[in-house]
Amino acid sequence: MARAGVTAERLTLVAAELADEVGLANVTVAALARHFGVKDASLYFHIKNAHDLRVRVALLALTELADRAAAALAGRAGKDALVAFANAYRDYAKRHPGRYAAMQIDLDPETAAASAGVRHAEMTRAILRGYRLSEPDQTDAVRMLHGTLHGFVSLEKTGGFRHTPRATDDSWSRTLDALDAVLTNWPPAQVAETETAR
Amino acid sequence: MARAGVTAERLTLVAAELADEVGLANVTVAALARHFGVKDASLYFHIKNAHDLRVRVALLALTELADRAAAALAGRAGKDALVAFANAYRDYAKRHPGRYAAMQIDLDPETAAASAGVRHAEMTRAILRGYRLSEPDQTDAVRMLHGTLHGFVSLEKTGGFRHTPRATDDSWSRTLDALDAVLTNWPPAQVAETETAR
DNA sequence: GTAGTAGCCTAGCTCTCCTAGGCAAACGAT
DNA sequence: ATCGTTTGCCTAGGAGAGCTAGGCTACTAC
Repeated sequence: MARAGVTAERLTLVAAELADEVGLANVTVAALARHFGVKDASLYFHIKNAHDLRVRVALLALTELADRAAAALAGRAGKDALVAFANAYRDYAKRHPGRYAAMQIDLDPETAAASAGVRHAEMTRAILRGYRLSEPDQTDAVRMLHGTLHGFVSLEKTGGFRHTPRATDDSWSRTLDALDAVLTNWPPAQVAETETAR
Repeated sequence: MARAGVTAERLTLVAAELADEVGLANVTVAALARHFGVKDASLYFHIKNAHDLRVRVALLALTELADRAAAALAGRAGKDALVAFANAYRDYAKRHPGRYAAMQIDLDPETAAASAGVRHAEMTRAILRGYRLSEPDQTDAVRMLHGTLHGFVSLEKTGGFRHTPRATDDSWSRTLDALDAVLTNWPPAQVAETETAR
């Protein structure tokens, strides 16, 4: 009875690969155990429960993406940085749909604060430094930027753009142009704040 | 043995309400059956399977949202229309998190084509008519707009903005200002198209 | 070498999804 | 009114997922 040598790290990595292949929803404790030639009950020695497993995948993905984004960002500024960051983001989501899906599960505040998610926020702010925005505009721009990237990639993945023939690559490129334009010329606050709700 | 009077419509509606209360993932066939005081097996007379149930919720949500957006859009144009549409979208997502989540599951092409999703696309295009964009810019703008709204709302819901104190309502308002600005002054195509990748 | 811990096991419970086959209530036609 | 026929619900049961309790064994530290 040789030991399989399962660790939480290996478990997480295989779970992430499995997620990319068959979808996050199909990453079950049982499937993972089969993959390691081990009984499912044995995995509970390494992970707390199925949700914990997914959270670990999410944290792995956040770190991986932060690393890639940081690499893409190195030595760039302005629109160049924006495009590099955005492409790293979209690229990762396309290459690793399961991990990207895991990134969307909401972590509890402490976990989120300790995650690589903060690096994402820092990098986004760093990009915006090239556009010379001061608070609170900067926060608003961070949120819009992050939202736009995520929204575009997310809709592209779920086939939301399928109905129109135009290549999504081109729309992506133009969306980045538009983001650059609006960040360069960030509009001043209109009328009253907090007056948006119907 | 009085009959419970279950129909696919009532089933879908209760499932949608349940989804808003306890999350889409917890909308199980068994829970739904309990809600109707009926055995779970009985529901398979009305729905094909659990996935079919979720799809029905998604279609319901798409229709409901399209109705609200259409009402909000009535008699408005330009930025006014943009803001009304966007607020209807965000409002619905906040009020009906479960239904909104259901809207994100990807439908197969035929189902999607027959859904109220096409009304969403039409309305988005209608809004853009006020900004006088011609193809293919219009398609790009539709995608960016849709992506930005979805992305912002989605990140807000999963707590992605939690770490910064600024009110999301204000960021939302400024994001709409920014969208209006960039649509008003849509930047011309930069350099070469399809040159975005890595 | 022996104690303790780490890693895996079996057994077994609950829950969900889903199929097969049965029975009774509602309804339409005679 | 009654006699099918359909419609709506039932029981029974299997497969698979999540998880717990408790036991055995291999490694590790001393």
